[in-house]
Amino acid sequence: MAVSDGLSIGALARRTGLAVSAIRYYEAQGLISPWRNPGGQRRYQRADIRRLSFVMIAQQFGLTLPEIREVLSGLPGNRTPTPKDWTEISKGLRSHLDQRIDTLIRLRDNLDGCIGCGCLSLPKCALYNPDDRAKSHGSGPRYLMGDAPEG
Amino acid sequence: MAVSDGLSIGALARRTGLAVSAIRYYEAQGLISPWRNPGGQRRYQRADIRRLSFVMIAQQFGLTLPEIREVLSGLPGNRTPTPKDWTEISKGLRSHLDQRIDTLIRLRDNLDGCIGCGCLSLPKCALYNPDDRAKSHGSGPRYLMGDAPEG
DNA sequence: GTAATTTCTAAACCTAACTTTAGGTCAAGG
DNA sequence: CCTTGACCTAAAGTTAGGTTTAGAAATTAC
Repeated sequence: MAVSDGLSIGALARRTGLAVSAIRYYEAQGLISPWRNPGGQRRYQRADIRRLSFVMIAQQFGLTLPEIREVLSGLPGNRTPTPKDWTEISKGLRSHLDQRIDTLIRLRDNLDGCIGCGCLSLPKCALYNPDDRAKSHGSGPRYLMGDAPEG
Repeated sequence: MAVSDGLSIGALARRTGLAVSAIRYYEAQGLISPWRNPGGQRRYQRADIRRLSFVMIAQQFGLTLPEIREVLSGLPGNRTPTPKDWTEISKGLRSHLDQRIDTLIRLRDNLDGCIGCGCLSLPKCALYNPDDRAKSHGSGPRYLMGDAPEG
């Protein structure tokens, strides 16, 4: 298979470290769009290695796949990020990350104030601030309501 | 229903803000153990309000339900944490939290070094350090391997 | 030319942490 | 007594991010 024919899914998997099944899954999620060879097999551009690398890095920053898709689709022509695009994108990631760190630090400060307090009274306790979830992206609704406790 | 008869599951739900179904689920996970009234309905102690409050707070710190069960079962007589127990437990939570914060800060430092770099070359890029996951508790294996890229 | 890999699709399965549903029982109010 | 609301169990459904499986077709290797 000549270089100009593009990469097979297995080759792309080896290059990125992703499982073949994951790459197919990302396609289903609209993160990557290969073409097909005459036999119906997926073929990828070399730039797709970088595209998937970007996906993996963004995941580490806590972005969900739909969020990543949105970032990628914001690029002109929906292209894989160039080094220049990356500079812009990474500024966005930075503020995303800053927020997560701030949340955790506030939680830690509250914990420090609470060590030894022992109240554990939800509406009074600073530790239970449901708007301030440290849990990045848990699944399923956890809804809540207020009522007077007395622990 | 007299106070000494204990709380019904609905009353406990109102007190904690949890859904009734969530409380039953926690019981299935071994986090709480009500007794039954003659009619077979669950009845809870008042201390269980605090027990569930503890569960909710620990969740915010990123502990899984099995981890929380372990912390609670480490208490003498598997009792609901007293204020004194809480002091000990919260020291453990603090180091848990410190680790998460450190991870995110390291990720941020790497990002700062990378803004404008644009390499996105996985084995070379400090941003892609799979051992250093910011994602708290994602599901499913994401295994990886190294191979020379050229993005 | 044939055997061994890869790849294909579709659908089912996985974890965590719950919720929803279905069909039935219990408890409280009038 | 009768109705309404709270409660019961067991099983299935939900979300995210994938993996696994099955059976068939394409490619590659010898």
